[in-house]
Amino acid sequence: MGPSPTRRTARDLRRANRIDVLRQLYFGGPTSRLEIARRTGLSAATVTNVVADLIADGVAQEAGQLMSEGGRPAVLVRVDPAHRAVVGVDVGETAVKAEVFDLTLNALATAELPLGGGDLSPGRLVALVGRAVRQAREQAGVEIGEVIGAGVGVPGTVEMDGAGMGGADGRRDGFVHAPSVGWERVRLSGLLAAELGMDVLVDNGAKTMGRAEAWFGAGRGVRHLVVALIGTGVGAAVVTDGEVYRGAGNAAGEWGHTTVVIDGAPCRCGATGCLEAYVGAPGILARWAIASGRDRDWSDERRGIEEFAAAVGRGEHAAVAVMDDTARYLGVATANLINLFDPEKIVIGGWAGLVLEPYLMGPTIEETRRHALAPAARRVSFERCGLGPDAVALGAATLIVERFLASGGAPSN
Amino acid sequence: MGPSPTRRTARDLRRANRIDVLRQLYFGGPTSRLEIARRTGLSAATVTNVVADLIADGVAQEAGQLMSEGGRPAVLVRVDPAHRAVVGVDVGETAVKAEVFDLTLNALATAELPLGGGDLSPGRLVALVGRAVRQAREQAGVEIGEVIGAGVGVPGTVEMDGAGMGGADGRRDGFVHAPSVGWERVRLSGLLAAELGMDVLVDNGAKTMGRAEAWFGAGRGVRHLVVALIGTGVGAAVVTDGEVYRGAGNAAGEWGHTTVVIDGAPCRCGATGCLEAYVGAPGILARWAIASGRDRDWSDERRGIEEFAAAVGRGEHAAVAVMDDTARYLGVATANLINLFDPEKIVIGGWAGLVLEPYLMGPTIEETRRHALAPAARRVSFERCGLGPDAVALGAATLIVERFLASGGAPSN
DNA sequence: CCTAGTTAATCTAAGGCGAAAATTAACTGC
DNA sequence: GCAGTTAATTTTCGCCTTAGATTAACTAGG
Repeated sequence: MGPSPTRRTARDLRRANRIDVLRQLYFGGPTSRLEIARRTGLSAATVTNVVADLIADGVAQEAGQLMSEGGRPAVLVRVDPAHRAVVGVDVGETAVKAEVFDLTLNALATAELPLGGGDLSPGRLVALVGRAVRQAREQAGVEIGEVIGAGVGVPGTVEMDGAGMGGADGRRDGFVHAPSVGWERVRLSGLLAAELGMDVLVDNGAKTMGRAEAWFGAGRGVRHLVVALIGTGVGAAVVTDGEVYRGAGNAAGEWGHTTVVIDGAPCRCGATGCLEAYVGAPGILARWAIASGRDRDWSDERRGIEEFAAAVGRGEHAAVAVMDDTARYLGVATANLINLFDPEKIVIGGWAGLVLEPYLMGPTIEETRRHALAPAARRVSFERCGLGPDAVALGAATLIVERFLASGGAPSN
Repeated sequence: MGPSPTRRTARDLRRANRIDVLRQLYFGGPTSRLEIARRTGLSAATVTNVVADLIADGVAQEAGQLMSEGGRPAVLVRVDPAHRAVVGVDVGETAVKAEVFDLTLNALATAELPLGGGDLSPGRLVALVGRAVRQAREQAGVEIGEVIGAGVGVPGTVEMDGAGMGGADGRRDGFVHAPSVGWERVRLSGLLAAELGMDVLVDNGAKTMGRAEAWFGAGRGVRHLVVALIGTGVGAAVVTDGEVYRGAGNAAGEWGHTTVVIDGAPCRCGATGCLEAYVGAPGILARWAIASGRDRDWSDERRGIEEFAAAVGRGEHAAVAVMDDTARYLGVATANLINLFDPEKIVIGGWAGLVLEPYLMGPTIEETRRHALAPAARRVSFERCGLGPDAVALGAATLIVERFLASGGAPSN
């Protein structure tokens, strides 16, 4: 409610308009100057000036012309993809993947390194990420100086103290908690920045995936959406006005640990009755084991879920019953999301979610509509996630690009 | 992700600074010009100019001096409370309350009219609100021309189509749904604007109450909070960055209809197992009736809840057991709120919530901490609502004031 | 009483910015 | 080859903020 911290002097006005123009170029693709003027509401003269600055700084470039419609043909302007590069890192449960992108987030090169067994100390992870990023960078032929920064998606929660957390101003940074590997308040971004020699922004992997969907996937052009991710764990990224909802300390959206059954099954988080305990991959497999009376060994969860999906496809009673229950739990939990967040769209993703989606989507939607209030339920649509389960690195890279855009293309460089 | 629609030309810069200064004056109370400069980051010269404008327009006024600390004494500037008046209306389940406030939202006069029985057509309600507002206005001695507008809080849901819904730009308007009285898509704001002869903004009563708490109650200075309201119905207002979270169509925050028990008790919304069915006043009384084996007549819910509270106070077994269960349901549902929204603070309100709070707060918090994830649960604090159950009209009035502030004090008038 | 010191507020350039209007550029179509 | 049209740039102009100087209003100490 206090005064907004942006835009005071006339110089900031210029910067704000530069940001508007740059955003339009980035998300609107190649555009003529006059079209930019129409879309941003700025005058053609201002757009000319701002675009000239952007081109002089190397951020934008002219790219072809539009056919004339009876007058001077429009010259298209776009962001120069080769101006700078961006790194995205996906720290998964079993491997680290580093990806180098151009400025428009086309992938240039990828490197994946297994985590291996044993203790995962921050130091070992940092070294591993460093190796992966270096490999990818060399493969892409990108010098370190060309890289704006690296976004990193991690499986743990990334806590940020509310103060300097805001989105666009870029001071996003926090502590990583990952109880499964014994991490507590690890300042990963600092360690990685030193190792990589570039700016680093760290966020939760589910949230970066949500960002990727919002920018390039099923969420394009949608202001309010929820990306529901079902894998080993269960999570959600709530996107509001194009930004991931973070709450006071970036712990919002922990959908997997909302309670669906009071005094229900124990969850690895320590509580009972969490959604994750029922519809996370281990939860589904455990219920299938009980229902089918067979105690199989699922050391490989992914194969387990695929077998389960196949069993459902064959119409095996036990598997179908387990799937029905899964849809009911998911439907109730999804209805809660709708009642609380009122999104326009729900995107289903996560590796298990994608495997099971053909059998899961329909019944889940039905159950959802039974539990969500009418106006919101009527409005919402469901969609399969558009980018596949590998979008964590891409989403992490968007963190860097967003900061780049919010700075107006780092005019100070 | 598109370009922001505000601030283009140098003239808008002035308006933006005017808004900043006005906001500082409104929320920061009487302030010297130099202090305003420090807090807004503007130069002293600009503040002098802007404040001169505000005083010339009658929005602000000088109000006393600060003792000198060795130099020229600082002259305090504040918003002139008498510059304009604001109306707030609380359309309740049994009565309509109209309240006239000065610009700083001190109450000047109140008028309450019972709804009476029988059919509540939009026309009858509009006429009733008109009478109440006129009464309050006359009692306060306020001419219609002095009133900026009227904010109205209604018990139903107020649907807004995402498009022109944004907060600060003021075009907030929507359709009222109130199934209990047979209303569907009623454009109440238009009808009321015609009846009252002033601008009208309508919103859900729980949401306006949340606004009141955020501005003047337990949520002052807190960026992320949830106001949980327990009365006949159960609802929540989620406040993020000082603004009520609305989602795509203003249907967010329907906490009362999140499912806490799968295949649970039927709710008046048509679904089953809703939180409201358990911890709304009728739900509590129904459970008490079953537990105590006595089927009493609770035509007056409020008396019923008071009797129930007394029974708990006396330690009656059945009542205590029902209260324990209530706390468990509430705790689970509150933990879900925390996991999804990660607020700094949870404010408990609503008439039933306030009556039961002495017995309810402790156990609910305990149960909440059992179910919420550690980082968020550690951060959150609980508080009893600070304004009492009558804050709906006040919160509705803040809708109008917010628009006034966002316009920079309507300089075009 | 008077003067130096201090803080508040205002006044006075000076420079930057964007909008509107005029101008130039680059086409099409007859 | 000339009118018509659309795109982009240049020119002119008014507005805004800031920095710095100035004025205002006080305190404190001799």
